[in-house]
Amino acid sequence: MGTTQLESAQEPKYWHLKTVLSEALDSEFSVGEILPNERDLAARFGVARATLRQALEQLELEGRLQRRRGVGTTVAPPRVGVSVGTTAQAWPGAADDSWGGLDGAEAVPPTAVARALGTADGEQVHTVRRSRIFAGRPVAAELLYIPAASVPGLPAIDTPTGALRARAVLRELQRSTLQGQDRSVELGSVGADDARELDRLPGAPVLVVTTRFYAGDRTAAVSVATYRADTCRLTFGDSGGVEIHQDPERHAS
Amino acid sequence: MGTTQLESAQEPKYWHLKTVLSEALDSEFSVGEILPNERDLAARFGVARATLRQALEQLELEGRLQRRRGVGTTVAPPRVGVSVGTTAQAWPGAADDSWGGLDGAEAVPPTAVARALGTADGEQVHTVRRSRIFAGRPVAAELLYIPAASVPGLPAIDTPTGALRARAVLRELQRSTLQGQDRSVELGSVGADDARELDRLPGAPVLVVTTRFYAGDRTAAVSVATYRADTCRLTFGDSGGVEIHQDPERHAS
DNA sequence: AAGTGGTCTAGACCACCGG
DNA sequence: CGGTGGTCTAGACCACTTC
Repeated sequence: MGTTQLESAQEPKYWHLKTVLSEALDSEFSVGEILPNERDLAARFGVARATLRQALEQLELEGRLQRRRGVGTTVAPPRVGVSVGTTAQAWPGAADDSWGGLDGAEAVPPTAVARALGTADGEQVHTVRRSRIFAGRPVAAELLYIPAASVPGLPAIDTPTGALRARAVLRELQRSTLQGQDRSVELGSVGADDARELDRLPGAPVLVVTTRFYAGDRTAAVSVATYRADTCRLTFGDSGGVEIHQDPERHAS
Repeated sequence: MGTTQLESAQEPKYWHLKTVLSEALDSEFSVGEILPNERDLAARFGVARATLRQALEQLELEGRLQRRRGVGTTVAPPRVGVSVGTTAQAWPGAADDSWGGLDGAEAVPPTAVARALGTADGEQVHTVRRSRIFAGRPVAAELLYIPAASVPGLPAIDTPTGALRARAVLRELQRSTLQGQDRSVELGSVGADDARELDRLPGAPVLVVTTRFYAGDRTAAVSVATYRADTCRLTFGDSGGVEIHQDPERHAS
């Protein structure tokens, strides 16, 4: 029995469902409100739960919904505009309170990073982990790689790991003259490690921002930051910038 | 790629499967090679097809695989680094051969865009559609909004739509002095319209780059570009930049 | 026509959260 | 404990591409 027969040509059910739900979210729900549970929703629309879930997944990907196991599905607030521009915010070691959870250590970087840093394969570098907080919520997890050559004046460190060590490395890095940076953004999925830090399940989509800091013709440090793709909009504005809150789906018609 | 029996606490099957497949891709397959079909793969790993598909979806999201209905699943080439920096490439109207498929028209922009442009609600603006080509493949679809005030010297246009009209608008826009731009990047899913242009199915993940061009304190134009998230890595380098080809999954261990 | 990935179903059980 | 979303199954049919 075809429910709505006139329309849809051969549009997939989950796609049509997503559209219907999206419109309902705009008109009948407010931010933070809890939706009916998946089994009820599926029954109401006359589809299998898996199909309903496919629609919800899309909406979550677009930042419209937030789902939490054991709790329910809620209407998500608009995406947060997070600056990753050439601001003091993003500069490692700069005075800055939007980053937290500092932790330092020493480790062998992935070969791709080692090549960019110009370090020998298997050579240890300083690493600093930190997480970016916005409105009380973690939005990003960053891993900085700093070769020993970039922090020549680093005093003897007695703590092998921890926030103290991280702060010492950052302080010393800041003293060296960072002259510029290359950045790239791509889609990734969060690993088990960062997942906990970002309060998401493994596999959740993230925007991976890879930054190469250079001083002279040398790469002074490499940062790999993973931003929650569902809640973040990365802004690269040179100035404050006007907000253009666009629905991430559909751009023409 | 045998059925390794490593115990995994309570790691989901699809997650473990993804890891196994990922390693197999690195060691036993080369770019462009076709994988066995989903039914065979599922049988080989002793899981349901839906579970196998969940793993493949993740790998496709990370740009490791490419799936085409009616054809099969192939190993994807590394992501393409697409420059969206302050280069002549990205400047609308600049001499530039990486954009194609020009089409111009006049339309009422979405309210969010209209607010940024400072045009009245319901006021028509010039629009230019174009698609970005890289290595023969479409990687992005862009929609430019240009208010009439930004192209005062625009000659009378007899063609209501088409490439000619688009070129005329871009040429005139280029004559005005664009002074800067704000940019933001977020995750979205491609609509039915752009999907065809990007050779993807509707709902495929895209990186939505919203750019506001301004001249003086006025917004001269707004561009909404959707890049294929599976095949693209957006680069913002001020210089050419060193390639850091990082596996988009897992960044620490 | 044969083979591929894409959609959909109707169930089941599990992990997590709250009272 | 009950309710939520997360995982998984074993099937079915469809849309598309290729031969």
